[in-house]
Amino acid sequence: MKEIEHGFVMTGAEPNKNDGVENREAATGGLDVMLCFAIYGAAHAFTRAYKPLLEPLGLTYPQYLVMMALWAEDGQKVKALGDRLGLDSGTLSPLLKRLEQSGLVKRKRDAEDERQVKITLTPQGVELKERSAGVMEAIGEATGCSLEEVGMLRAALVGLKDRLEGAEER
Amino acid sequence: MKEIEHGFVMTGAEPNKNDGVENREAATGGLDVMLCFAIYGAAHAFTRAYKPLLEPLGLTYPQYLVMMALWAEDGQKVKALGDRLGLDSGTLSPLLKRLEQSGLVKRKRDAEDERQVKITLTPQGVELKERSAGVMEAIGEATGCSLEEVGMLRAALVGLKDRLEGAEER
DNA sequence: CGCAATTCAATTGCGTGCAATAGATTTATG
DNA sequence: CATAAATCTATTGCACGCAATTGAATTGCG
Repeated sequence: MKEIEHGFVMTGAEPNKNDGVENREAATGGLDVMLCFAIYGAAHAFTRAYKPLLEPLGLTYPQYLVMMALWAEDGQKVKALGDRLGLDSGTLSPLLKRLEQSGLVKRKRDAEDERQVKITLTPQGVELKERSAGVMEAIGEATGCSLEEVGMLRAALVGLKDRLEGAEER
Repeated sequence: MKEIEHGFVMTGAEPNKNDGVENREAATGGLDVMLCFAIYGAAHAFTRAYKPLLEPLGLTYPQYLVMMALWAEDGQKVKALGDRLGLDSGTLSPLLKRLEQSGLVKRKRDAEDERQVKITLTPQGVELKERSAGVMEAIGEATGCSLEEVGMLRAALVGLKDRLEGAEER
């Protein structure tokens, strides 16, 4: 138990602790690593926090995101859902199949364009919206963030995501 | 295409757009949903950004995190790695097996406590640290964040994660 | 019109994440 | 000391997440 305090970048070490590394690149690199690890951890923490709330509804967290997209706009195509959620058909196809087996949505080939599949909420799918009302509230409480904090954090993360995705294409 | 502008919380809709909902809970709920979705998206964006950088090294992103933990402190037990990375044995056991098959680490039962398994870097595992030097730098560039931004974001996310995890246990 | 290129959903394969369980070992308790 | 409780790793099963491929349908181009 002697080497617990070693300044490992992924723990809560302070940004300015750069043991023996003096060039700027390595220092910033350490910070960015900490950032990506913080996001990694926060994302998992969110999923874990949602899990017990969604379990009574019979939904996983990604399924909940899909249902929210459909509650906002019913009858979307798989492609549109994928664009909005950042998921491809390899993820959505089996997920939607499970939602269909749960009786929450219906999948139907579009008559006008047979390539597309339209996802429609069943009455049970619509009804689930009310039953899920408490979920957002509970999560909001668990975050313990002010509205300003949430807004700023969200904006920063969206900007970060856009820059990361923009960098790929160059 | 008439209902594209519907205020769906997961898109870039402004926080103050609360169509017909006047109670505070629902408004904060919407914001928190946007926050968790922003984190979800940013986390995936990070993973995607790392992927092409780590591919030449033969590592996935979680494997890279494990290797970083070992570069910081070699010879850690599986439990210690799990605590640090927030992963359990169900994730780490197969991951470490793959790292061993790649020749980067060795797994050995601890002689003093046969329940524990000690993970040690092979010479190739040690050598990979140098070859991965450019990864952090490239990611740092892709984020396009100032050091202050990164530090603040990271602190906010760590705090958020702690609060979410603390809320579970109550 | 006819054929190539594109678009879209589904499938396959692999690697996480995590709950639940199993198996072995160590520690605690009577 | 013996037995129960706790600890630790591995395994199983399920659900993503994504690259790559397939197959069907549509669009574009000559």
